[in-house]
Amino acid sequence: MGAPTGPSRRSTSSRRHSGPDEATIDDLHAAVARRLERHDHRYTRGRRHLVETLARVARPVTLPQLADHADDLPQSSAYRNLEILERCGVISRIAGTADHAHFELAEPLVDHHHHLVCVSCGSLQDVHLDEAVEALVDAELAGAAAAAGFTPSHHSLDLHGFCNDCETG
Amino acid sequence: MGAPTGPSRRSTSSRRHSGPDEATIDDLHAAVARRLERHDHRYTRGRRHLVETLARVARPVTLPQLADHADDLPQSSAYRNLEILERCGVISRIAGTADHAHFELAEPLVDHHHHLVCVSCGSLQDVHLDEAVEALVDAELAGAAAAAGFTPSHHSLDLHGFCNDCETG
DNA sequence: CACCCTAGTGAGAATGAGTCTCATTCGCAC
DNA sequence: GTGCGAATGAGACTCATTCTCACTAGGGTG
Repeated sequence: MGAPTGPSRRSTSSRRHSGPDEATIDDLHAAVARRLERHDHRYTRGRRHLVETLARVARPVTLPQLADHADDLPQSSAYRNLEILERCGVISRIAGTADHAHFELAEPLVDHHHHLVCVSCGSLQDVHLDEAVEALVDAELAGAAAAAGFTPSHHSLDLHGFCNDCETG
Repeated sequence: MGAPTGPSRRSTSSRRHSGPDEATIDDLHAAVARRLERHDHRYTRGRRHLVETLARVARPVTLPQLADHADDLPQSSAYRNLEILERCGVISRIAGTADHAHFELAEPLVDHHHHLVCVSCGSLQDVHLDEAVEALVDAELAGAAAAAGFTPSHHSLDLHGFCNDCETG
């Protein structure tokens, strides 16, 4: 729980927010392919396209935003593939107050992180917290969950407020 | 940020999850009326009905669930009033992966808390964390937000997993 | 009390994000 | 090359939520 050790954590670990370089992209594709295989799914061109675009933008995006960054992205295929990729643990869907859901690469493929959620425009950006704080939160939540008969899998922590654009605009 | 001091925190502070007694219900209505007045809205019968039902169930509920607990709740009015109550800071809307949004009384009117989110059935229940942990999280988030040019207002922390029903069922 | 005048109501229509259908195409195995 | 299940994509469809609009309620004002 929290920050599980994933297959993609090893190479060029210092770069986080800028788009991935070619070596890490290959690693990513390999990791995704493995996950799809495990679920008896093929890693087709369309799915590669989705994963590559998500890796490139490196922030949670909606489907329309995704379509802006990727040419020729048929809606029904995109939604279907996002769902399959989600079930295989490759991406995660973030449902907020915004009318569209946001999608990003799932946690074992990228570092454990949380989100700054703009209550004005609905945009999301990533934040990374200190590991000690994460551990403390996990421990605290685990205790509370046990008391409620709840079996935890992972936590999510959002900070709501105004992004730079909405604050100054 | 976190657990702001609200007008309803004073009386019978030891009861949290069981439905409110008559004294606290009166306090609640008074606090809600004040908030609505401040926004030039009336505290009508339908709105009282909503607030009272939300206080009674004392957990986040969807609109259909709300309708089960409250007779004669016209859909369009319910949605409209929930939106107005949300804008006045009386209730908060929790948009998750479930197909319906969940609604509950907003934070200054109830204690600061977080949610256990069942990834199987989409149900929600409340959890309360240690204040020291909350403070630490807030401090950590505030630092990260400042670095990103983000103006924070409040945080939300969800624990995802399986509720008692879905784990055993 | 009679009259306004605005906020609120609720039934039904409209919206639109997301899902489903189905005929076609792809890609791996043999 | 052939077979066959998985994948594709255009379009129909679903349904939670929002919008419209004619109507009602309720609180000032004279």
